[in-house]
Amino acid sequence: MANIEALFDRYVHTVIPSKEEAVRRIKSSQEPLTVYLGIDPTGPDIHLGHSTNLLWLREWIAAGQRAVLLIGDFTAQIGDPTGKDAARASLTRAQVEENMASYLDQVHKILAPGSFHIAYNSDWLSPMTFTDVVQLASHVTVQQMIVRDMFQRRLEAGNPIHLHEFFYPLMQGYDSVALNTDAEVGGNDQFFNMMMGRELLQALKHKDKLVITTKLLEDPTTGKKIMNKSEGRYVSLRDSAHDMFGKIMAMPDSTIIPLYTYATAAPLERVTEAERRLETENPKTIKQEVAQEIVTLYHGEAAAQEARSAFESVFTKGELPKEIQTFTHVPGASLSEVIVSGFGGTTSAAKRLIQQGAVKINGEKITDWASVPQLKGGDVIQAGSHDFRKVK
RNA sequence: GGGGGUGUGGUGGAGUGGUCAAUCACAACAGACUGUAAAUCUGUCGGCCGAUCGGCCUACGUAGGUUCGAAUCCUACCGCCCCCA
Repeated sequence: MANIEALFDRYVHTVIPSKEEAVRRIKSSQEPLTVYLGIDPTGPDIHLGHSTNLLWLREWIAAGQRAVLLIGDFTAQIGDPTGKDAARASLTRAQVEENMASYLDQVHKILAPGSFHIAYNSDWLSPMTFTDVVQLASHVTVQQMIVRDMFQRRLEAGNPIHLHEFFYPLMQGYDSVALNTDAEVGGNDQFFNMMMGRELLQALKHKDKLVITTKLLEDPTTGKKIMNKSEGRYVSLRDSAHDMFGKIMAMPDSTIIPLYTYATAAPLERVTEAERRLETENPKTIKQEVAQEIVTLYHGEAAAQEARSAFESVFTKGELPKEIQTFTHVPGASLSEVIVSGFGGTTSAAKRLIQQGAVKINGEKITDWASVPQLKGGDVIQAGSHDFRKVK
């Protein structure tokens, strides 16, 4: 059996009640322990921030324990208030189902299909009656709910807190009860919800579950999350090898080590080594290494290597990318119209780009948006530093 | 039930009758620089049209009204916040 102690070192932030207790329980149990990870299919993407949980789960499974992936198909329709200062819009059933399918595909990139179980919380949350809900709610006080910093913030700012947002932790907590689980894992931002589950499980089944929180991907210099879904800045596990590589390279240098540590499975010695190398070497080299490591995880070694050399040729050496999206050129169209049909966006935006000198045709800068370029198949249009289109 | 507030662009937040497509900050985008970035500097940042200049349309919770003219005044409605009951 794998080293149980090491299980709580790398990706883990906190263990409740304690790491020692968790280790003790695993070792003393005849049966494998069950841990679950809950994810709400609220969007089509799982991002690198979630991958920490999955990587940890992979180790847990390798250590001979049981894992359940809990798909929050019910809770996704309510919306989690965590980290948000405004209530989130609810999703329709159809959206949720679409996202669910996409999630599983992404999870399978890290956890082998069949190595874990899958559960859906609509199985037990849907059939609950109002009576059930009231009874469940009686275990929790309003004071307990509003101590959450995010609720506090809204209270102070005078922003609305909708009553149904209180149900979210309750429902998520009930998942623990329904699964009758030994442990739950989740990002550190889910601490409150997970503790709610711990309390409910204690109250209803007198069971004491472990709460394992994982480290969040944060930029140590700013303290901000590296993956920010609401701002649209994140690396999706479904991104192509090229996109993934490029996005990682575009991250601030200060995020190199967090990414290396929490978003890859590379041996820790390599990470410490990288930390040392950062002091003397060009950080670019190390970031490339991390990017390659991450891309390999999702696309395999060959694709990662390819993405790396493509990146080097385009950005470092300024060459054209090998594969460029094509578009159909309408003869006689002005340059601004060409940009709109090739890259999308509004006419005004296209004109701006052109006037700012961001547009090149076959490497030649053109600043007159009204000019009518004579384009032929294979001509390459560039808008901005890394956006290329080819004439079909 | 009563009273007092408030609602502006992706966000925060100015603006209280014309010079407002709306100060400013953040975010975003482009350019320079670079190591791909970050930081910094410069520019852009509702849409559409016309060669810089300019013109038109849409927009300041919703619907009406007053006015030559309204984000700004009035009325109703809707949402939200606070206080009293």
